[in-house]
Amino acid sequence: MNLKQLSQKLGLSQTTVSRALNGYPEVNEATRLRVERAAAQYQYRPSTRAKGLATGKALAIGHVIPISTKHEMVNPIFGDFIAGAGETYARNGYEMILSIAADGQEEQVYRGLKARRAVDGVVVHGPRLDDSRITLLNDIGLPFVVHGRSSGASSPYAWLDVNNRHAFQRATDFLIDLGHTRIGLINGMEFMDFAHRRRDGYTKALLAHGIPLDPDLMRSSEMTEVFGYQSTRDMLALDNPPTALLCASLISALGARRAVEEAGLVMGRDVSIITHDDDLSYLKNGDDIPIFTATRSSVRAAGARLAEMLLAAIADPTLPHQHVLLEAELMVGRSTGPAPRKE
Amino acid sequence: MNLKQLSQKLGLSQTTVSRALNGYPEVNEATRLRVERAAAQYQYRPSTRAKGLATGKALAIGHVIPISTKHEMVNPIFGDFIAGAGETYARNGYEMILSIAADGQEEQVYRGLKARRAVDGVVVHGPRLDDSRITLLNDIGLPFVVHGRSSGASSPYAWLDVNNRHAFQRATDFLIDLGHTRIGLINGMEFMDFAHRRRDGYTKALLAHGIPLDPDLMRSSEMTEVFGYQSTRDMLALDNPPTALLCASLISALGARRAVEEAGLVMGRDVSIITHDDDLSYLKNGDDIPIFTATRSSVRAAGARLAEMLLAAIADPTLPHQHVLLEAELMVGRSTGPAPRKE
DNA sequence: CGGTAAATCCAAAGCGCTTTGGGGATTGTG
DNA sequence: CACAATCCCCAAAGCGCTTTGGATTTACCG
Repeated sequence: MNLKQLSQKLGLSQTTVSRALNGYPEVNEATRLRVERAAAQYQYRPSTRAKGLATGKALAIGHVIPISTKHEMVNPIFGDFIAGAGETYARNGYEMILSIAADGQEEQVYRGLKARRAVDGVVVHGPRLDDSRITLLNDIGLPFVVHGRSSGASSPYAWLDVNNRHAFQRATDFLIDLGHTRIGLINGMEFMDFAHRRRDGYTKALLAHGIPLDPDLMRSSEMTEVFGYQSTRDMLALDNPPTALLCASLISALGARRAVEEAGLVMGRDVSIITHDDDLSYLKNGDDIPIFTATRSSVRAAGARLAEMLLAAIADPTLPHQHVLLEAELMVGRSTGPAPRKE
Repeated sequence: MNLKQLSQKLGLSQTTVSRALNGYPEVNEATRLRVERAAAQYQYRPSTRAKGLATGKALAIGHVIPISTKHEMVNPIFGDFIAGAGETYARNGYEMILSIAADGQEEQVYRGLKARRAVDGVVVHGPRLDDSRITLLNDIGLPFVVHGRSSGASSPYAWLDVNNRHAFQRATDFLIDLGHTRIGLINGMEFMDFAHRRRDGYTKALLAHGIPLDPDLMRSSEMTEVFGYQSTRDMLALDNPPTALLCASLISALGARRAVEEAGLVMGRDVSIITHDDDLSYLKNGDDIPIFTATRSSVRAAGARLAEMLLAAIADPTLPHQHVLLEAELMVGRSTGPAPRKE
């Protein structure tokens, strides 16, 4: 069923039917009702393609998901983020289109989306320090919002980010207050902006309390369970091992716990662990009492909010760039406790 | 840059340029080269929307991801699956469009995609027993392939599935051979086809060895870490606790391990664990030696393969339905060992 | 050299929608 | 009752592409 057929069935012109369906005022209320009823009855929905062609808009938003070629890793927060954003798109009549891009071919992917006029805007995932995509997108004139920030980026942009620096500073303070001075950091890759900021917060807290940094206690890589395990195992084997660990993700924290227990130690007594928690649907940090003490911020909520920002920016391009900084919640769980006394 | 502008720049008609770019024979080879060079130079890419309108195809594939309203859970395998499929689409000039659908509104979403003519076909995720979507899609005439199978479905369909029954039967046999007779099953929700089949395999193996089923040892829910933990804790508290566990996912296996260790037991000695492993990029089952003994099957590879099946079916609708059954690999890790002697 | 076939290219229609620029019918006003 | 202002509705153009049905040129042959 297309517009023409529907209008013939109703004995109206395509113009009138189109207007009725799109809420224009120059159509009789009775007629509109009649049209809407018929549209529902025949399950008529305007073709997105045709509508897009006619209006000059794509009625679609692009998400380009980066895949590191090294580990072929897909960011595990992706599903939940999409779930949040998707709802917003659907409610506003937008489609969500996904492209995957291995390292290095991201520019091509964005240019392709623009040239094919496939999307009205994109969400930039996983921003790095001084991320070149920001300049690129500004150059080619494709509206975008960034999930996170990019320290050092020269051109302006809209973003939504968790206050990673503050979260990790606070988490570190929390451990220091418990008496810990040997605190390890199991971070994400530090060319990623969020990881960089987290390290900043960690560093700042330590230095503020006169605790020297120890390179042996700072590791960074992709946030897998195995990486959390290996890092922890290695650190625990040091002459002067850490009594507390800061993890960048629940997944690496699980690995850390494995190493702690394998070493015959007890989490929360011998080794305290704090992790960041993206509140993923399939990986909840315990039920009522959190397993891990954690800095929590819902990635799904971020997705929904960011989608709204992007749609608003597309609807009115004159709007100034929005900046949203979310504070992570510090949830105290059972993985932290006072530093063990030295004997 | 659009076709018209490009053709004017070249002093050719739109027809000729279009044909040159699409590889039709009625254009001089020299002209084609000239056109292609110009297209590259000006970064011309045909508008997907316009092309779709003209050809009557959407040039897009839909993925509808189900979200259980109960736990708002997004399937964690989703990211990796998409990564596999996305590559295939990109290579063939298709866009991938995503819709999310809460329980119960899935039919609306599929009908919407069809009515808007937004996609040429869809991938059905997470099929349930006698899944109504299969009939629906056959009815409305939207090409599709299923990731998994649907026992009891009346209409025919194309699918790609892991041999879940055989995998779990083999895993159970493996445990029985090690001397275990009290074997727990921590399954996914059993209205999901894969979970149903896994239970089947488990049951069949036990009965074949004359081991009676014990409802206390069979649990099923969404495969979270917390569920794995609670199930294991509860089972270990039984008068006659299990000495081995079968988990439906690596994530619930992590929870199971937590409960085992919390009970002061050692995995692989006191309690053996076998899990299914989807080989997710962010949740590898250890490095060289697997942490868990596992039945492994890459979900990413499944995504790539399934995408190819769908594109083939769309290109030639007369093709018979393809059925692909993948065998999971049994990887022996450190989580299994002989059943402890009774004292 | 006339005629035919093959090789190249083009003008225009059409995909399904929105939107511009009217135009007839109805209503209100003096 | 005449006229203007509203209300409703419509025909047709246009979005960027593909494709049909020629038209023109070139090549070849007897």
